Order: sequence, then structure tokens, then C-alpha cells
Amino acid sequence: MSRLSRDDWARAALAALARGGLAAVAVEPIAAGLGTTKGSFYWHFRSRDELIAAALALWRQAGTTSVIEDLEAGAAPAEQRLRQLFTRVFAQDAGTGADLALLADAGHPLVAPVLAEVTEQRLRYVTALFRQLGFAPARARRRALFAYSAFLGQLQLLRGAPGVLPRTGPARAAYADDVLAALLAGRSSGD
Amino acid sequence: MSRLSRDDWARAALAALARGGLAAVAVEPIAAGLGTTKGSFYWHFRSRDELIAAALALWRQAGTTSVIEDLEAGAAPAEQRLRQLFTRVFAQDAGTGADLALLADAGHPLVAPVLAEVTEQRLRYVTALFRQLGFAPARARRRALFAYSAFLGQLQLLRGAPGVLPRTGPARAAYADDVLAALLAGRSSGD
DNA sequence: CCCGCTCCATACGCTGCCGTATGGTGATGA
DNA sequence: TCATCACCATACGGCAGCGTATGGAGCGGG
Repeated sequence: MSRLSRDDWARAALAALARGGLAAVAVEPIAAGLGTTKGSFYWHFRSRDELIAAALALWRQAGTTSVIEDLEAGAAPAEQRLRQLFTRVFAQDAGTGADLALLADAGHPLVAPVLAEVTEQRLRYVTALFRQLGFAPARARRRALFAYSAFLGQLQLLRGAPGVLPRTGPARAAYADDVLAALLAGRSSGD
Repeated sequence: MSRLSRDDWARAALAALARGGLAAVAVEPIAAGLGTTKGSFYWHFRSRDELIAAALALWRQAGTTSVIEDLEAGAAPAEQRLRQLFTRVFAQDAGTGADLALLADAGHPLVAPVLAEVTEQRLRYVTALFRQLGFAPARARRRALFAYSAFLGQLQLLRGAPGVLPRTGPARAAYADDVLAALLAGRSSGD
């Protein structure tokens, strides 16, 4: 890597974010990792905050917008889409590292607004799925909140207490089925 | 406060942890907050890590062990205890600040083991509740995982996207009812 | 009365990071 | 060919926090 672009720095920052949290988005360590120095960085960026903003924009695009488009591309029925989402959650890795890191620094002034928007965007999508499954609007929103809370909690459990969540074999399948059954329980007959 | 004890430092550290995360458990800022200097600290502790460990021990006692004892003290039926737990979750504050902070730094070598133990301790308790509610052992464990995931996710949502979760009025009650209904759905007849 | 012990203040060096200043290099077009 | 410009290295000052060293202040016991 002789010459670096602004985007190379942003990608490296996102990787660092996923690994070590916002604190790891530090100019000098990332520069060392890229085999260069701060001189390069301060050519492409004006400050560390600008790098953080760039990494956040990248995260938002890769972890939300494109995922939703991805799911919507395959024209599966709503219940299968929900199941696909859950499969992703259990798939470990799946690029959720940055999600965890950003939740950790949710209070940071640069992170907070992006996090709030991404959350709302995801909730809207899941709400729509529940509506397609026959839930009335208000209930669909509640179920979406519940489901998304569970999703966030899974992430937390996966890294805070590895081993408690079954990640392989029939135990995992039984858990996924049980969760989905609970989430779909009491499906409204009307709207 | 003329003379400080080791416990004063530990309590101040836990407070700092709840406010600003593990990074805020810093000797000099806490010293300033206590109106003293590092000289005092390094008399009672050998290092910052020792302070962190003390704060973690305090957190574990106050946020888990005593809470469970608290709930068990009132001899309410299992379903009501579950509801009480959920009420606490929604109650905001409730001292969950440290929980969030520790989840944020779940990877820290001092935090990880304590967090894992606390998680397992809480899961055991909730599993027992579900068993008392008529779930077979394996299903009870799965529901406990699901419920606790949702709990962790609530915490995350509350701070990462304030406003999406209904915290007052009938909306909050409807949400709590819906969540509990989903969690209790499909209660086994046998075991 | 002063010795010693507990507890704390002050001053110091060290490290890791941010941001700036300034000089250097390699490709590219006139 | 050589001048210019994009890109990068190096060196510097500054700040915050950790840990240490050392010198008190106050108080009880001999």
C-alpha cells in the first residue's frame, strides 16, 4: 500500500471501531496498522472527529441500509424474512462488532444521532414485517420493539457471557424456534 | 470528609463507572471529586486495577445478589415477581447505569469474569421463575435467555434511542402486557 | 515530650494520544 | 528537464492519566 485514500482510512477506522470500540479509533495506532504515519492522516482529514464521522457513515450504510435492501431483494414471505434476520443474529461475527462498540459509546455526541437514526430505521423495517404478518399497527410496533430489544440483548450476551447462548446444533434451532414462536404468538385476526 | 476509607474510594469508583464507563474510573478525577489527591488513593490501593476490582465487587453485590434476595423476600407468586422485574426495567435509572457501562467494556479482563458470573446468576434465577410458571426445564431456560436478552436490549434502547420505548402512560402498560404475554405464550402443560 | 504510625499533599518522570509545522519524495505535465 | 502538486515522514509542543518518591500533619503511647 503505497498511496492511501480517504476511504482507506475510513474503512480502517471502522475495523478498529469493531475491534476496540471508539477509543480504538485513534489516529496514531491506525496509522501504524496501515503502515504509515499521522502525516498521511492529517492530509485526508482535518481531525479525529472527522474520521469518526466517516466511520459512522460507513457503518450505517453497510450495517443497515444495505442489509435491508438485501433482504428485500429476495422476495420471500415476511415470516421467512424474519427468520433470515434471526439467522443473521445467531451467525456470530456477521459484522455486529461495530454495533456493540457503538452501543457502548452511545453517549458520544457524534455517535448518538447516528445510532438513533439507525435504530429507528431498523425498527421501522421490523414493524413493517410484523404488519405483513397480520399484526395491527400498534401491536406490530410493540412486537418490533420487543424483537429488536431481544436482538440487542443477544449481541450483549454473546460477548458478555459466551457460552450461555446455544450457537450450534439442535439446541440452537430449538431456541430460535422458541423465540420466533413467542414473537409471533397472539397474532391478531383483524388489523 | 477529612479521612477517607478504602470503601469510600470503591463507592466513588462505582459512581464514576455508572456515569462515564470504565474510562471514568480514573484515579485523579475521582480524587478531585472526593476533594483529595492521588496520595490518598495510593495509600489505600496498589493500583487502578485494584480499584476497578473493588467497584466490580460492589456492583455485583448491589445489582444482583441483593436484588434477587429483595424479590424473594416478598412471597409473591412467580408471575408477579416476573412483572416486578419488568417494572424495574422500565423504571429507568434503577441503578442500571453501571450495568450499561460494564456491558460496554465487556471485553476488559477484569470485567469479563464478573460479568459472566452475574449473567449466569441472573439467568438461573429467571429460569427458576419460568419453571415455577409451568415451563419444562429446557424451555424455561430458553425463555429465560430470551427474557434476559430483551432486558439487556431495553437498557440499550433506553440510552441509545431515547423516545422509542414508551415510558409513561397506557402505551407503556400496553407494551409491558404485550411483552409478558409473548414471554408466557405456549406455556407447557406437562414438563 | 517526642517517637512512631497512619494518612495525605506535592512534585516528578513516563506513556499515549492529538494537532501543527515543516521538510521531503515521486509522478506528471509544460 | 524541471517545476509543481499531491501525498507523506519527522519533529515538536501540549495534555491527561498512571505510578513513585518524599515530605509533612496529626495523633496515640511510652
